[in-house]
Amino acid sequence: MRIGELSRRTGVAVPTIKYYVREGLLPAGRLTSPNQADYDETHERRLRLVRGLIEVGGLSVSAVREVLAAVEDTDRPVHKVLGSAHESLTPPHAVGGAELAGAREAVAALVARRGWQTAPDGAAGEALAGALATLRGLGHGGFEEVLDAYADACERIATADLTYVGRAPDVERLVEGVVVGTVIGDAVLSAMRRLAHTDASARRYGAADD
Amino acid sequence: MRIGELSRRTGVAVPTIKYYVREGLLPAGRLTSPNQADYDETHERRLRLVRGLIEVGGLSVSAVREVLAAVEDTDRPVHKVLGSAHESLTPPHAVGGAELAGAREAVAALVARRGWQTAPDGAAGEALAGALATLRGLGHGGFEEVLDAYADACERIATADLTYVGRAPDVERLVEGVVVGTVIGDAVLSAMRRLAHTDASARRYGAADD
DNA sequence: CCATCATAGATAGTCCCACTATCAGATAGC
DNA sequence: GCTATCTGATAGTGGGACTATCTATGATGG
Repeated sequence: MRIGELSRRTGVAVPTIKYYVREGLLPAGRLTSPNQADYDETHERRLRLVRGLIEVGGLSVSAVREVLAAVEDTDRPVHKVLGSAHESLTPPHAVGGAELAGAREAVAALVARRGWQTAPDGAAGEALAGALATLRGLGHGGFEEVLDAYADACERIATADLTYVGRAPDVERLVEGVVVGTVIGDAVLSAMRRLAHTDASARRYGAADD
Repeated sequence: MRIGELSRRTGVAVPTIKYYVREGLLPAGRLTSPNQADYDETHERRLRLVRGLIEVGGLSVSAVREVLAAVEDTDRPVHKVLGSAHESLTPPHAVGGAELAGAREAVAALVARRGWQTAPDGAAGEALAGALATLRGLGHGGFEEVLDAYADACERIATADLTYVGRAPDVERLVEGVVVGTVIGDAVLSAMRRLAHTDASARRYGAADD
């Protein structure tokens, strides 16, 4: 198909598609003449993925580029690819402050307590420590008391995610599943948590009138 | 204290503080003379909250303004205040597409199935529907099979959140707890989910070497 | 009392990001 | 031939979050 149809099918403007090609988010079409290029379903699929990551996942263009780079090289061992895809999916949280050291300890303690086989000083652990440090700085350090309930929930979710993702027919789909599951899954989880909040709050504070 | 000390204590640059005052995120200091104003701990607390919402929560300045407006008027019934705080915390997801209708039905079915007392067409429900529609468009509609595992986890988390937040000494703290819990809690949950993923993935795909 | 410093308030500027517009030259398809 | 569409390139736009500069004024310390 030509770029116009690709645009029509995905709802992405033609100049935007060209922009994504320039930015390396999308491979260029196969040139059939100096001013005609052919795009196929892989382009369409990739373009939908890019839009999903940007719109629903809230990723920046450069973050998408990094993630896709990890998806790309399927030569490396699977868990390495997953790992780097995962790392680049975790936004860097440059949160400083006096509380950070204590928060890091809390993270390490949590990881040890749960017996998680993961490095507490990776991107995810740092992000968690940053969030906890912020909570402490806001006088909400007591929030950490419910951390184990969160951990229970996360174990449950991770198991469900793996179950879904494990059904992938090949490595490429597997990695794509991880990316989608992580990014869009975050959005799903966040939205659903709000629904559950509303429900729990309605039960507790009795909003029977509306 | 004067603006310089407020800046030193919070690590926020003086012009940025002024900018926040202009934008209505922070009340102005009490003028003691035409060119001197006095700031107290409430300013410091608010400023830390603003920074947390922006840095860790990833909220925009205008989103912070909306949220704070909801926090502000504590005259209204508690559950209304919580509701509007909550609504303004949910980013609008303008995801269109053919899949949206089906995704909305899936959300409604989920809400009915779980017996949640919440409107499936509120901001959170729409966000969830948008995410599900995106998944469908990416060929990951099968993800919806694990939705109930997510729902289990969310119920657990919501209960924990309510437990924490219910300890607030007054209405203002309660609402602030909801805001912080929702926004920073999202970051906590997202980071922790990644940790759990790494663990689950290590167990499954055996990354004993690193 | 005077030099130096910090401050309020106002306005303008900067930087980055994600697009979007406009062109020139070249087909595609009728 | 004629018109719609395309490639590839460059320049421009609009929004967001600060940041710099300036003036007039007052605080502070020797």
